[in-house]
Amino acid sequence: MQIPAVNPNTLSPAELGAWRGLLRAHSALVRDLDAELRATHALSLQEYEVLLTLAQAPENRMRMSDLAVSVILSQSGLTRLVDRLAQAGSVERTPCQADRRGLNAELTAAGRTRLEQARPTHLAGVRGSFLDRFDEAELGVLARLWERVLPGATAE
Amino acid sequence: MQIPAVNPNTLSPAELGAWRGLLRAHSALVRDLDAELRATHALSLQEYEVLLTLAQAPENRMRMSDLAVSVILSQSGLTRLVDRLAQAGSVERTPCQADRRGLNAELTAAGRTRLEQARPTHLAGVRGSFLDRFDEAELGVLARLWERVLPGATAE
DNA sequence: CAGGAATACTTGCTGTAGCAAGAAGAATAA
DNA sequence: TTATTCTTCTTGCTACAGCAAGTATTCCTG
Repeated sequence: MQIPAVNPNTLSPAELGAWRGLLRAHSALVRDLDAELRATHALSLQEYEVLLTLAQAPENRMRMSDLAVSVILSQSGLTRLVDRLAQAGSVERTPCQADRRGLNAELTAAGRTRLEQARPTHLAGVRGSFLDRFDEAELGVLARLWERVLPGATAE
Repeated sequence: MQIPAVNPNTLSPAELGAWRGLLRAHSALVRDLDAELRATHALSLQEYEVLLTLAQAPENRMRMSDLAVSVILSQSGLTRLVDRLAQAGSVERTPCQADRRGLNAELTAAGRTRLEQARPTHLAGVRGSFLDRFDEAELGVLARLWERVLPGATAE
C-alpha cells in the first residue's frame, strides 16, 4: 500500500481545482462586479472598498497607511486612489494632529451618499454572482478557510 | 418566529467573511507568488500560467483566442503577453492552417525548459502559502465550491 | 459568386498598480 | 540641542490590462 506521495512537480486534482478555481473565480467575479459598479455608479471596486472601509471606521476617517493595509493596496496606489476620490468630493484629506506627517482620509457627506447609492447595486451583484451559490453553512466554511490563509485579516 | 430576512443593505458575518476573505486571500497570494516567480525566474504569474497551459495542450499549442479564455485575459492582453514570451523565445506564433485569420501560440523547447525550471519554485510557493493550509478533503470542498461560481470553467 | 456580417488578432489610448526616490516630520541618542 | 535614523506620504517612472478601432480572413445570404 502506497502512501500517495506529494509529487513536487504536480498538483493533485483537488489541489489544482482549489487553486485554479480561486484564480478563475476571483477574476470572473471581480471583472463583473467592477464593471457593474463602474457602469452604474462610476466607481471602481477598489474605490468602493475604500469608501466602505471609511464608512465603518470610527469618525469616518483613517490614516492613509492603515487604509492602504485594509484595502490591500500599496501606499502609492492608495495615494492616487484617494486623489481620485478627493477630486470627486467623496473624501477629504485632513491633517492628523497626533502626527503631522500623517493624513487622514475622511469620508465626506457626499461620499457617504455615493456609497449608499452604490451599495445596493453592489451587494446585489455580490449576492447574485457569488453568495447565492452557497448556503449559510458553506459561507461559514469558506470564511473559516480564508482565515487560515490570512492570519488575522478577517478579524475586525 | 422570524425568518432571518436578507437585508439588502448588509452582509451577514459569514457572507462578509466569505467574500472579503476571497478578495484578501487572492490579493495576498497573488502578490506573493507573482513576486517570487519574478524574482527567481523573471516570469510573471500570468506568463507562467500561459506556459503551463501550452505545455498541457495537445501539440503544445493553442489558438490565441482559446488561450485568452483559458488564462482569463482579454485578447489584447494576451496578444501582448505572447509578444513578451515570444521576445524571450519561450513561445512562437505559428499560423493556423485551418483558419488563416488565426494564430497558434506554441511552446518552444526553450519555453518548456523555462517552465520546468520555474515549476518547482512556483508549486512550492502555492503549497507553502495556500495548499498546505488545508487537507485533501478541504481542498476537494473548495474545488467543488468554485465550480458553482464558474460554470464549466474547471471542466477540462 | 458577390457583398455584407461576423470572427481573429493587433494596435492606440487610457487607467491603475507597484517600486524606488524624494520631502517633511518624528524619534532616538549623544 | 543637534545629528542620525526612521516613518509617512507623494511623485516619477514603468509595467500590464482593458476597450475600442483597425485589418485580414471567413462565413453567410441571396
